[in-house]
Amino acid sequence: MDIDERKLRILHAIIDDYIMTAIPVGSRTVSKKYNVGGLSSATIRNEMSDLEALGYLDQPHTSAGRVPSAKAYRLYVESLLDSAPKLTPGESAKLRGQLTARERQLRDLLERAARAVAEATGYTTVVAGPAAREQRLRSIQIVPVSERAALLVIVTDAAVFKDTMMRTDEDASAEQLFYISRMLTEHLQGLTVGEIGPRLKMMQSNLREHARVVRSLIDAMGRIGREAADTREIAVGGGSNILQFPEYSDANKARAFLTTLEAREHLRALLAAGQGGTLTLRIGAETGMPGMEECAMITASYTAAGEHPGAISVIGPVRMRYGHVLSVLEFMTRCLSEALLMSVDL
Amino acid sequence: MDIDERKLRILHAIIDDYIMTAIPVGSRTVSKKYNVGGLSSATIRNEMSDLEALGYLDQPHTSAGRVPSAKAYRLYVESLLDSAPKLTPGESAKLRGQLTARERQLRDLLERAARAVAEATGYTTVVAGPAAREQRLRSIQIVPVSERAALLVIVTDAAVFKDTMMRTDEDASAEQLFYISRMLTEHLQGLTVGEIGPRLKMMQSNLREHARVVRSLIDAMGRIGREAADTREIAVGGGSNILQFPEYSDANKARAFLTTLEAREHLRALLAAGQGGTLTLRIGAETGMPGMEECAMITASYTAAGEHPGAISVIGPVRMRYGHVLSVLEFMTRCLSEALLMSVDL
DNA sequence: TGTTAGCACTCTCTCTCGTTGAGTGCTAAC
DNA sequence: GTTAGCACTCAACGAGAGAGAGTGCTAACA
Repeated sequence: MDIDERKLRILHAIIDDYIMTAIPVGSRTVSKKYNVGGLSSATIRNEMSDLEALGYLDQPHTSAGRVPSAKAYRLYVESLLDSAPKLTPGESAKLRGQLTARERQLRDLLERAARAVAEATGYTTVVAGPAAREQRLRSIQIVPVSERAALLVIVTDAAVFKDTMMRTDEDASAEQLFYISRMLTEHLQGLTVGEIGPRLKMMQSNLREHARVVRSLIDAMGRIGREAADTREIAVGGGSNILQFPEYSDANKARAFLTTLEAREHLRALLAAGQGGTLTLRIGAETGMPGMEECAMITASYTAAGEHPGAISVIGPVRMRYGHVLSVLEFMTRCLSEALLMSVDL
Repeated sequence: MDIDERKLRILHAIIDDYIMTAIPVGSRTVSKKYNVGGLSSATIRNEMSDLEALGYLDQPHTSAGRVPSAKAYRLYVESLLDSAPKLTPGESAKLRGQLTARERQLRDLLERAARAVAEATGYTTVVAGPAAREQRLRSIQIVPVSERAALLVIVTDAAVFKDTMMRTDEDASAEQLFYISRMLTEHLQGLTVGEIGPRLKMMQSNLREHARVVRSLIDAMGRIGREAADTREIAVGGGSNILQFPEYSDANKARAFLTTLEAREHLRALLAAGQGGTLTLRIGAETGMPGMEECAMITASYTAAGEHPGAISVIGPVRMRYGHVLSVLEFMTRCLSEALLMSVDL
């Protein structure tokens, strides 16, 4: 037995209905509310029975309607990929509008993006910034703050400005720090953040006169390098959205969900992992996150300057409005890529 | 009729019990579980009736126990202020430990603090940083990023580093920018962030040779000044904690609460307002926040360098463990003040 | 051979209603 | 002033009836 055109139509109708209502769908509903060739409920019933045998439908209990299975959602999403509905001009204008205000920091940009997507879709959204370690240095500058302390500012090609405090010597003047900064920028430009620390060590002998500054610089870069390995900015939007779905009306489930969302480390690991294609769909346990067993998660990746992929994930109940989410993601990944470029080159 | 020693003891017992259980407290419970002079439940009953008449107790319905009123909590907290229980050494060590890792940015520090307090108390915590506008300039630096763009770094006495991108001219060399930065730092040091913009305008004529850079600098400072007026960093911790309380087992209430928490603008306005004393208690509608009508909110303020007050707020159900919260706040405000000083002077 | 009407059956959901039990207020005695 | 006793109240719990939605199966129809 195979899935034919008619079965597909019925399956789509069931999924559409279930996404809207969260109520198991009966044969009568399909026959009356949806245009599937004017078939009677009895015929639909037979087809639904087949679809269940094929693994596309589940039945909560004998006398209830049918509920789409994970397999069904996957088929559904696949069929949407080609014919993804477009955003209306109004929607896309609104989305873009929430980003255009020039952002001071990467984190602000990501946060705005997360909020915008959460608001547009009605689901929880997580946005991960580009992985820090792979970014390439554009400029490095040591800004004196007090006699003993300076701020280390690192500008990369993906618009990430890392600030770290570092010690300086009492005898390092502003001019000296400026000179060192210029030289370092010249010699280190183009290296990834991860490579700077080791390279600095090699240069150490050429910089004898500023030995102490260079030493604490190496310290600081080592710290940044280590942190950068798995540190990427993470922003969350619309966490409370999950509460509007009956799937999460139970306080304990909702709590588990939100607790996971607050533990950024979890999210980081997750988003770092899902770098495979440009679009990933995870359903239920596949999300690998405690408290999200009844969720689906669509992750789309974007790039800054062609490299440094980041990701946007939309997390909601398994019966998600996939069509709408896909179109929002498609639009937003483009916006983010643009915004990242702009933020460096103004 | 007045409240005497015995009534007070009974009232405390009722509050303590209700805080733990969230179940209206009956006379029998008070008589058996708490040491109030071995009185019988009948006597307690009479006293409770008086306490209700005095406005310290409410009765959900005729045949239920009593529930403390807002007035009662207020009395309770007042009595705790003198005899605030101390944190155990273990607790305070743990709290401090969550802050000591040197923080790169103010935001990180506040976020850690919010998390730490949320974890220690089990309630939602909001931490507001020092108001930006009042902070005093220590150093200003223009860091070239590309030919046309530079990063404006401002260091203040409260450890806030504002980064804003600004345009530069193609003909402004790194040396020139450095020179301008030094001069500005010398002339502007000690001014508040709000004052810098106007002063720059006055200096404009002395800096003819760098007219274009100065102009975009004035632009940028104006932007910062405007933003800084009401912008202060806000960090939230333990938002999901609210879900563990039966008061918020209803998904709609929980959602309203969390939505308010996500709208940072709300919080900002609120925390900016509550700058009266060092300690404020707001109960119910006094919080002035939608979705927090069944909450209490204790706000403690801290200072960085003696000025620039910031605030920590703990938000939970009205039956909050005030004693514990007070002691955590007392400790944490001290920690934060210290950490802020350290982060500038290393 | 595919489609449909009819029917018995299943199971959840809701509503009702009595019962239980905690708690109160009042009265009378200590 | 304190306490025992008692009648009364009211939310919470649970059992049971009934409604309603949905199914699977069978038999008839095109």
